[in-house]
Amino acid sequence: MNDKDRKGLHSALKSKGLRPTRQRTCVYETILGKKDHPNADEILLRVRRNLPTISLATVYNCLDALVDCGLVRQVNLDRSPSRFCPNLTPHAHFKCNRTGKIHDIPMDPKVVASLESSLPKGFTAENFDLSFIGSTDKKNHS
Amino acid sequence: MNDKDRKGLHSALKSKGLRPTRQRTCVYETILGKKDHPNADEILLRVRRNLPTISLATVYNCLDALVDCGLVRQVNLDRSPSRFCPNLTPHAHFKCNRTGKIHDIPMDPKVVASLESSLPKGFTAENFDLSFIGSTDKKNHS
DNA sequence: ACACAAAAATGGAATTATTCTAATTCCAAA
DNA sequence: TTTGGAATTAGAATAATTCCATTTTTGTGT
Ligand SMILES: [Mn+2]
Ligand SMILES: [Mn+2]
Ligand SMILES: [Zn+2]
Ligand SMILES: [Zn+2]
Repeated sequence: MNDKDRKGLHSALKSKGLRPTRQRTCVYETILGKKDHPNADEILLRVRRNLPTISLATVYNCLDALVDCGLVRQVNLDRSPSRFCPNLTPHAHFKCNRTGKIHDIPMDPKVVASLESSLPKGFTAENFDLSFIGSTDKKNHS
Repeated sequence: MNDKDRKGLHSALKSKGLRPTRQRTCVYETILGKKDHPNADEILLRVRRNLPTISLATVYNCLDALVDCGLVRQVNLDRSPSRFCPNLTPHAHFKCNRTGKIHDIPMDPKVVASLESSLPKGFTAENFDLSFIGSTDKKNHS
């Protein structure tokens, strides 16, 4: 984790009155390290390589703190376990039904604007979620 | 339930080799009757007014059959219990965080097209899900 | 009508992601 | 260095959904 990320973590936590504990730092580091939308179980496995005694409850606590601070996005597709994503830019998710992989799809501000403006009068969105299901060709099987 | 709906139910079920049982018919009728995106528990309550002995397992079985036949859409928002919607036209969902109500948001084919075309080369979507969270003004508190 | 087989419904147990609880440990400030 | 609140922990609890074994219903052929 670089200095900017560490700085961002500390200030975002502080702004909510939370402390940058070893566990929170390591969970955040882990999510930044591999942008593949892991779920809590997978994050537990990865974090335990550095903090072998961390518990699943703590992983959930840390994830909740990071989400509440806006450092991480919680991604819910269908009814599968929540996944976590460090990409804070407006983007959609694409789940390939052949590989099971989740891909980030960057969203053009134009498209975002057209989405928001498609809301009828009287509706004010403060957030949206967009996901696709489909298949990817061989190039995206990374 | 009108004749067209009953016809659609029977043919959609038949096309999957399923039978239009009393339970399936009643669950479908219930979902058509009030387009408020009920979950399985709420559907159980409503269906029991006509079929007092139906079980929750059967409601889930029926919902699965109806979804598999394409007669009903399963709507998952965050990690709350699945909701069910008879609106088969392309539409998004809007959850009002003041009232908790779910609203259908019709989607202009232009916007749908711009969504699909925002996918990078190599990604082919066969489906998408779009939901908003926000607030509605008094007019939409129906 | 009757018998049979397949499909469906049923109740309850099992599963599983997540949250809760109560006990312990950590840590920043006094 | 004490200490009080914050955080972590293990395990129990919760709740939506699925599974399983049994019973009921239904369609078909006699
Ligand atoms: Mn939270
Ligand atoms: Mn299904
Ligand atoms: Zn993402
Ligand atoms: Zn709907």
